[in-house]
Amino acid sequence: MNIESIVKTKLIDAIKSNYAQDVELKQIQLQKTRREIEGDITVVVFPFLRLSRKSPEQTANDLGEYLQENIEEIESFNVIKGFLNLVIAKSYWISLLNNILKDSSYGYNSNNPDAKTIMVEYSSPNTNKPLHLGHIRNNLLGYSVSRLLEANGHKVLKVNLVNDRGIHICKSMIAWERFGEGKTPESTNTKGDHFVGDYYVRFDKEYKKEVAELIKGGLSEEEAKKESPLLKAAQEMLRKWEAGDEAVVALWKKMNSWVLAGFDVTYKQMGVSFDKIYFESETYKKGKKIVLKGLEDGVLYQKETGSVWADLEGDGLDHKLLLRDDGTSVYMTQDIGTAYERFEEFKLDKQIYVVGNEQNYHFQVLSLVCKKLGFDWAEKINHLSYGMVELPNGKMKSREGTVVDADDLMSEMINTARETSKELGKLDGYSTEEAEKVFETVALGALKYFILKVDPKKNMMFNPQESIDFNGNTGPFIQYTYARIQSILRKAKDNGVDIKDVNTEVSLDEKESYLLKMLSEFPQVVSQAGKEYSPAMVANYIYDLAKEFNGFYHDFPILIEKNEEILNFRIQISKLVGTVIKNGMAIMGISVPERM
RNA sequence: GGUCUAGUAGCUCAGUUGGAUUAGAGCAACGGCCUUCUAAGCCGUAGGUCCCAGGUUCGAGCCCUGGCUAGAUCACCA
Repeated sequence: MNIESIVKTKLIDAIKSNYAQDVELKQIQLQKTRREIEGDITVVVFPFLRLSRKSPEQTANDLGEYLQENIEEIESFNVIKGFLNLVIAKSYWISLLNNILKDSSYGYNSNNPDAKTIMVEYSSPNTNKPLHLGHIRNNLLGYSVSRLLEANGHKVLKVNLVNDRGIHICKSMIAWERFGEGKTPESTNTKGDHFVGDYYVRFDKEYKKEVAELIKGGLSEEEAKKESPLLKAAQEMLRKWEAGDEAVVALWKKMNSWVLAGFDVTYKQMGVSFDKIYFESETYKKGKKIVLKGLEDGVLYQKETGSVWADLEGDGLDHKLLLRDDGTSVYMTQDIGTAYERFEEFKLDKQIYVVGNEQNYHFQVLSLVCKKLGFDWAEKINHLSYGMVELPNGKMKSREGTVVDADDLMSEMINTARETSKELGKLDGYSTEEAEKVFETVALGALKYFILKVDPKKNMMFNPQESIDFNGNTGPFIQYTYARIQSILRKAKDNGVDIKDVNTEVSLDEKESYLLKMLSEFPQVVSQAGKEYSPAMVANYIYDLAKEFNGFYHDFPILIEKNEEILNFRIQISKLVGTVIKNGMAIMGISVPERM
């Protein structure tokens, strides 16, 4: 039992003993004592005044005396403005340190009694163009939340639902057929997703030309957009694809394989992965049976023209189409079908969709319709809704050329990291290969941290003009702190320092015990972040820890310390900071270098 | 128009289920610190009507109501 729980239970006793009143565990508020005040844990006594019928000061004193008498670890207490500050014995913190030092996966809850099986769907790209910054946020979040849930002891299935069918890919196909001259990614030495994306852009260009011509010929803009022969060709191609036309399917397979090969490279660079990949071409018809069953059961209704709908007015929403007049499925129908299959196949306790907040409505409806259809898993569907990445001049628009390409961004970051590192010249002695590995680690650390430190729910701003920082509240700052620590540990080893358990009587400076307290909070941070699906909480904690460590590092000699007990303590606490940084960064999918 | 989300320093962001009349970081600006363990670091100065107005209570950046501003969404598209 940790010290907070002990204080809470004893506090209940204290109130009973002093005032003959009962309080529930939930009513007790503990908080960290503010740094400039002596103490470790603070009890907020205001809620108890009704029970004590005494002044805040008197109440705090009563409770403080009881707690000090009944809890061994409490050394003393003080009362300021009605806040009861408890001072925990240093030896408590040090033995805590000794315990967690033995645990290399400190912070991770490996035997969670509430472990669940959770599927996280993320990435879900369209196969007509390369990934951009918006996808980066999605991928990093999805991967990181998966790691976070694993850190909380859950079994996680990471899946990707690739949208490989539809009018968009047909547009690229038509453009390639017409203007491609038989070129391939190999023949042009282009990454497959970029190659296909170029034809998607080409389609749009030619399409606009056609529309302009048609308008000149006397059509309205609206008519022209519908009458464009190129668009009609794409629509015809989609029909052929759905009919299984061999030539079309072959072309479709070829172009998709180019794109997917390109995505694999990007995913690998980003460091994300999946346990299973679904393709919409295989799932897009799913859900129809379920919907028809729902119609039979009377929870859905059919219009005269044949289409099937869900009436959600009772939930304050509109009517939602589930099957078209011709009986084909829509997006929603497919999602119902795949969700059903996933819950059946994997016995999921939870399904999380990492999808932008522009689809909030969709997921609200999905959950409601599933509930209407009588599925008990309807409420196990979670939409991890994240905000848009905005540029200074607004949203990214691929047609206006304002997208920040994922591959470009990553390679630019690596270049910057390389330049910076060479300027600082700290990798002397590393082979080119080793050094390149570090540049990549740092570059991706900067990018990932930049994205993940922001609360997922919020929109975030990215300014391509000001490249992502490597100083201050950044990934490299944290990585640097880690590298410093590793340097100390290497030297300690070289010096033959004998590292052992810390003597519980060793005297600590304020900064040292503050660091210790911070370290003890790590598991709670991971747990809280897991509940809220927020890697940002981990990011902010790790940053604060690194910042605090750097202050300590600056003020206190470690290896030069003469007193062996203190030397030992400082090495040990440094080591633990390193472990926590490493474990915390791993949750964000960020690796840490031994040197930088 | 309906629904949802956000608004904290010049800029980018923190601020755990309401808690200490000193609301925090980083960047940018200015000033210090490398003959001592990695200066991608540390310390300091300056910078705020927490969008506005009410309300709830011992106590509000956080909760409620109304307004302002910005964004998203409301297809037989995906």
